[in-house]
Amino acid sequence: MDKSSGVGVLDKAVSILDAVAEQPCSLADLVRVTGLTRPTAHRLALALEHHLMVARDPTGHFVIGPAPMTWAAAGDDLRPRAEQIVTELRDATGLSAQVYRRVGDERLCIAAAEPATGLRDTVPVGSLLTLRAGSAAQVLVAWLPDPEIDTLIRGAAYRRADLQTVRHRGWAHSLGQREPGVGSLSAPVHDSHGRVVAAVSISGPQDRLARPGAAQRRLLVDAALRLSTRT
Amino acid sequence: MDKSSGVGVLDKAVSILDAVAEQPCSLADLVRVTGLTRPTAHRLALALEHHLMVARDPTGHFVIGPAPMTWAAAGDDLRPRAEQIVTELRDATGLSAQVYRRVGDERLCIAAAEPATGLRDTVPVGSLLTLRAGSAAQVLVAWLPDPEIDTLIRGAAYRRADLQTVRHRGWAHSLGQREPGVGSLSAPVHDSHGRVVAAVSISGPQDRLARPGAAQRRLLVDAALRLSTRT
DNA sequence: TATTGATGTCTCAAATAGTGAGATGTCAAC
DNA sequence: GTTGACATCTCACTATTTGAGACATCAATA
Repeated sequence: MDKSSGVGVLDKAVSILDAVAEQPCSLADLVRVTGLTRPTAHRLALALEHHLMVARDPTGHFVIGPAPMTWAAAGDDLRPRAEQIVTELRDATGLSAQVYRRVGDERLCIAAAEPATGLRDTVPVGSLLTLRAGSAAQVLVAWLPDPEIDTLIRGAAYRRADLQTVRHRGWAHSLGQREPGVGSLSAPVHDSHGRVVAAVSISGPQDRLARPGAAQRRLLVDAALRLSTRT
Repeated sequence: MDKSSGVGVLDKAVSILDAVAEQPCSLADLVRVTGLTRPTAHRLALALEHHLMVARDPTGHFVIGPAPMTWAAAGDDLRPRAEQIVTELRDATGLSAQVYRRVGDERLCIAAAEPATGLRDTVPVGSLLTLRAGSAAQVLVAWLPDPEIDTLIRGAAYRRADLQTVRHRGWAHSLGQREPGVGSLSAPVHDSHGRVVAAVSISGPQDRLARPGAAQRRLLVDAALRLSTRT
């Protein structure tokens, strides 16, 4: 899956970043985890440090630096408002709330809030989840052009008819599709051209979302509308 | 300042990421902004895309991909709680709230919330701000070893005596240090070893923070305590 | 409708950067 | 005091990367 990109130095640098994202790494750890030779790992780690992609913690271990967050945050004007809205939605519903954007045939969680107590679904910000299962996936796929739907729907846990229902109702519902025992409800976020650019979701134990009530649906759709652009 | 790291391919890749973080870029834009030759820009952009560091938007423009967010989010277990706490602090005080971590001689904003209306201080998540001015800077520097304080304090808008006051009071206050007209108040976040790992701040118009009241200080210190680890 | 220029993509000979064995220094464990 | 693990550095050699040029596509223009 994660084969060479054709630029060897970048491949090696990314293997270091992946290792460091997993947990803080000494140089020896980097050598062990990435399989790079010691001078190569050292040189590349210093270069990544120069570019603020990694940093050193007080024990000298490499950790992720500020550059990834700076890049991730730049230009995504949806995220700040998304974070506010998932918090409000979590408080209003008592369920976990997330916002996802589509990335290829996956979805990226760009904001998340979960209840402090009780049984709950945890989706960390930065997670990449499948676009072939779950209500958020259906929302992100439903309004795509047919050829893209054709590609994405292969092996999906939902069908074309489900996507039609999503377009009709303006929200999607799923039970146990992405993860057993978890239910979710999602609605689309539109940009000023009316395109779907994100999905707002609530998720939690299946019994809490077996039959979404009008109140839950309204809170969700309202949240999605508030996230949509009005320019 | 941003000179070569010694690994040319990485330098070039980062120049592409910086360009794309600024705004979505066509290949032609990348060539123009980075000064790279067209085939080089093309090859490196495809390699970055392969590693999910960039992606293509519907118009074919390069945008930041999910990998930076995934890396930034990984292993930073403070951030999810930080986001919740800045929202609560913003609501309780009516002022902007942020959480910062130290990175070298700068500070990175890892969570932020600002009031919806009125005059307010805006600090986007992902921003790198100076460690030589502002109350958060004083909090992040105050508990460092003396040699590090010696280095950082050169050219700083605060003095060693200010840092002693911060250690004594457990919070820092500044007016117009980082930006004219803006006041701020900050408190330290400790890890389970008692080390300062972040700063919680409130900021806003100088007149709102000219003389922080006991209520404001308590809300701030409480927020910082709730963020501190209890393991 | 044909032409032109800009853009994106690809190839491969030549050029250059990057690699890694080995040396050196530091430090904790024994 | 010794030893082994680790981090850092050098530079001859190797492999990767580069970019000129070719080709395809497409929108703008005459």
